[in-house]
Amino acid sequence: MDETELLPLEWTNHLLDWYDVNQRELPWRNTGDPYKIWVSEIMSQQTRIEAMKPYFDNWMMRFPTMQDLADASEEEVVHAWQGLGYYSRARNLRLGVQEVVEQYGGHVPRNRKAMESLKGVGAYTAGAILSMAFNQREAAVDGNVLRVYARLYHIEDDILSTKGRKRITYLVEQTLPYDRPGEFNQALMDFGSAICIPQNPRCHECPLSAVCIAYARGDAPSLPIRIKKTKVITISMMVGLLKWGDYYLLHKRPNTGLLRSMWEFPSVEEPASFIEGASHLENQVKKFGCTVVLENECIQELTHLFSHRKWIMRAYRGIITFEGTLESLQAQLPADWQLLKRSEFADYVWAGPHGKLTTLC
DNA sequence: AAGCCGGGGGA
DNA sequence: TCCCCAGGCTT
Repeated sequence: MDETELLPLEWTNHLLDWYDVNQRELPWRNTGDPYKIWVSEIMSQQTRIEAMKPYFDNWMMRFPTMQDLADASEEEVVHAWQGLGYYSRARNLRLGVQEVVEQYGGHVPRNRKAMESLKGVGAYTAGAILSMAFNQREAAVDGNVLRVYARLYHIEDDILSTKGRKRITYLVEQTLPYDRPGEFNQALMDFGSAICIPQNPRCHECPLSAVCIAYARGDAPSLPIRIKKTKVITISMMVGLLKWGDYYLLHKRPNTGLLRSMWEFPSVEEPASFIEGASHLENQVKKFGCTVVLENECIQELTHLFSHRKWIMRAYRGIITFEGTLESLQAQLPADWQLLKRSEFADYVWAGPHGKLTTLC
C-alpha cells in the first residue's frame, strides 16, 4: 500500500511555511558547514538542544576545525564532553573525524554509504548531514520525526521496533520535498519539539491539525506507541572518601563498560553490610601497603539514575595510614589508582555521580 | 532483536 | 516519580 495516498502532500508546504516563521536560531544552522552540523548532530543525540548548546560553543572554541579535533587526544575530547553523557559519542566523533581527515582529505563524504561507515554515524546522522549540509534529499528519522509521522498518519506500530521505524522511514522518503529537503528535516524537528510534543501536544496551535489523522480521531495524545523492554536495575554502593594527608585516593574505572576510564572514589557494589563493605575497602588499600580507618557514619546518600541502572550511593569518610613518603606510596599504586589533592580534581574526568561527591571534600 | 550507554528537564 | 530526548554500537 502506498500510504502517501492517505494524505495530500500539501502539508509539507504548510510545515515549511511554519518553519520560515518559527525556526530556532542555532549556531550551526544555515551554515552549510558539515563539521559544525556533524558536531551538533552527535551532541544532540538523546539530548535536548538547550542542554547541549553551551557544550557546542565550547567545543567550537577548543576544536574549531576537523584537523584540530583529529589532532586532539581522546582524554581532551572526553573532558570537553564531561557532563553531556553517552561518552562513546565523543570518542567516536573524534575517530570519525580522524577518518575523514586521513581517508577523505578532510572532505566529509557526500554519500550515505561512506557516511554511515564513519564511527558514530548511523542512519539518522548521515541523513541529517547530507540533507542539511549538502541539501540532499535524504531522510533523517529521529524521535521527533517518528512521533510526528505516527500522529499525522495514525501509525499504531511500536515506533521503537524495527518494523515501526522502517515504515515511517519509508513514509518520510516518499514525502520529503525535492526543493528544500534539509530545511524540511529541520522543520520536522523544530515542529516536533515546539508543537507536536510528546505529552499534551499543542493541537490547537498546530498548522497541520486539518490533515492529521490522529487529531481527527482524538488519538494525538496517545500516539506514538513506544514499548520499552529494559528495566532499571538498582545497585547499592558504598563509596569511600579516603584521605591520606591532603591527598584523596582515587580509582580509574576499567576501559570497558559504564563510565569507562573515568575516575571515581574507591567503591564497593552491593555490600551486605557496612562491615563487609569496609573490609573490601581495607583489603584494597592493603595491597598498597596502607591501612584505613572508616568512619561508620554515612555522610551523604546519593541516588543516581542511568537509563538502565539506579545507583544508591552511600559515602563514608576514611583516614589512610601509610608509613612513608608520598613518592614511596605513589610507587605502590598501579596505573589505575592515584593520589590527588582537592585542588587538582577539576583537571580530571569524573565518573558521573562521583563528581558530585567531590563537593564533600 | 535486545542490551548497553548519561544526564537533564518537564510534567 | 516517570518519561523521553536531533541514536549508535555490540552481541
